[in-house]
Amino acid sequence: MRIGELAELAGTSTRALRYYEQHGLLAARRTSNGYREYDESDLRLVREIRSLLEIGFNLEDTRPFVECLRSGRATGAECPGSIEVLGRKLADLDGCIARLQAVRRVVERELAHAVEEAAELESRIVS
Amino acid sequence: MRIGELAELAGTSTRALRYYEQHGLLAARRTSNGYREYDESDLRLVREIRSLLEIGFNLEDTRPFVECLRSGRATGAECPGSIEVLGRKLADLDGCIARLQAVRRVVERELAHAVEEAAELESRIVS
DNA sequence: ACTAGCGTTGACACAGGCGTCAAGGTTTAC
DNA sequence: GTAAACCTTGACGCCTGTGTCAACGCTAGT
Repeated sequence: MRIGELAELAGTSTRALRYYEQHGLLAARRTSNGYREYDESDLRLVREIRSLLEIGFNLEDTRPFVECLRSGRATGAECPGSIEVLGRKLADLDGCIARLQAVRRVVERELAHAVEEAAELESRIVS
Repeated sequence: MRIGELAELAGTSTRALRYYEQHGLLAARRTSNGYREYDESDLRLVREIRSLLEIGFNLEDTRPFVECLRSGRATGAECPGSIEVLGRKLADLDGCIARLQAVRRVVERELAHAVEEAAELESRIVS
């Protein structure tokens, strides 16, 4: 299949597919007229990339998964490189969540305080 | 005080201060030679901006706080605009935390599954 | 008078994953 | 034969808060 069809099937754009190729994640054969030619295995690669990007991985992080799939494995996650990325991401997520929760507490406290102050101002105006 | 001193006291750079001014968050008087001249109230403004940026607010979000302080209030948070931003941010944070926790569960499951698969592969090689 | 260290404005650079346009070649359908 | 709908590469734009450099002016100390 050609790039437009692959993009459609994978739910993305031709621009994105060329971008992945430019970064070594996708390799296309070329037909005699220079058009890129893809098959089902490429569709699986792109779907793997897309689903990882969707949950917040960056392109570089998807590389081990792509290579894992290309090496013939059934899933992209079962290779050491992928497992390492997953572990790192889990730790990243925990750190990120903890930071956001700390910020949430700060904002919540600030909000409660501000509302209180504002109410006090209001009551002084009314009285 | 001049811009370098203010930057130092506020723990930021002259570049950042000029940027805030460019976006209408900071207004400097000018001395006869064209130098910006600041006072203590400007320092408080900059500190407010910095602390909000640090917890993940963007510059636009700091505007109500700055205007609140400039209107003579004791804190930047006690004006309606600031309170509204705080409320929005709290909701944003909740949404963000929930999404990250959902992603965390996905990654955790994926990781457990991948490790299991890898172990199975390993055992098959050993046996 | 000269240097060091401040200040001024203007402008480019970055990160990341594309969107989008330009200028052209190919193929297909009518 | 020509228009529509593909494809190609190349390159700029975006967004955000600065870092950094250029080229220049002011001021203080020696």
